[in-house]
Amino acid sequence: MDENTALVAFGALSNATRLKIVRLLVEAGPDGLPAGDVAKAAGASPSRASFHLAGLANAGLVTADRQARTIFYRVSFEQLGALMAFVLNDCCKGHPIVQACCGQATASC
Amino acid sequence: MDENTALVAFGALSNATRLKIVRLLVEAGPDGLPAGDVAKAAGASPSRASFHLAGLANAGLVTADRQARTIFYRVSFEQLGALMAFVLNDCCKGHPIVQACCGQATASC
DNA sequence: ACCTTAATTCAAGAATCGTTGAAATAAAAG
DNA sequence: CTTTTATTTCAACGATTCTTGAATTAAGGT
Repeated sequence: MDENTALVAFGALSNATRLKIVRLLVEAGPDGLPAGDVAKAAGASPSRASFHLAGLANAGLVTADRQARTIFYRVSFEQLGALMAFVLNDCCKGHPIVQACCGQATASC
Repeated sequence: MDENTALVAFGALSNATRLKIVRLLVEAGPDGLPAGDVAKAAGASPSRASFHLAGLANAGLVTADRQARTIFYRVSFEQLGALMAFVLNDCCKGHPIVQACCGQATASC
């Protein structure tokens, strides 16, 4: 992941509505969720949800595909993983403290 | 790490100058760098560097301590690690693809 | 064709963020 | 106590982002 992509991704994750959407899509699993369901579950108007989904898609953190009239959004674990790798390896030079936090959930983080 | 802290941290990392500062401080090692050196190395005016350092400090991503007239800034690997853990465990529920990206630098991320 | 549902786009205004340069604080030295 | 150095704070302005509601595109059913 290049730096500019990381900057856009960080920006995308820095908003409460968008972070909530990411979590919803993580919960939703591999089939994803229709935009309308995302809006409802996030407590946002359709246009607001669409705006934020577009931001996440622009950052590569979610993908969209249309099935008939409904557009399904899915989270991109690959891109989230790439962002993690960017922080760990590019930013932190693989620093052991940061590395340790990514091990088991039992780590002291 | 709670959600709000994570939001602030993501916002802090979403700016090119601030990300550059984080990298400088990672390079600088445990002694950190004086604010003036950060400004010079980042190619920013003192007030601009101070503004961005304050943003990073507010997010807990850097710490400051004064030694005589100069203020040394250090990166907080703990907070960066906590942010990684937040993404991995809170947001992604420990999803294996994300987990894999945090392993060795040889991972396919 | 017409209607309905799903979602996006647009425009306007509000809110937040970033930059600049000048002024203020902090600490030490002469 | 004045000066110098290090850094922050402040105010103004420009730029970006967010929200809202109305209009628009997209797709399918009647």
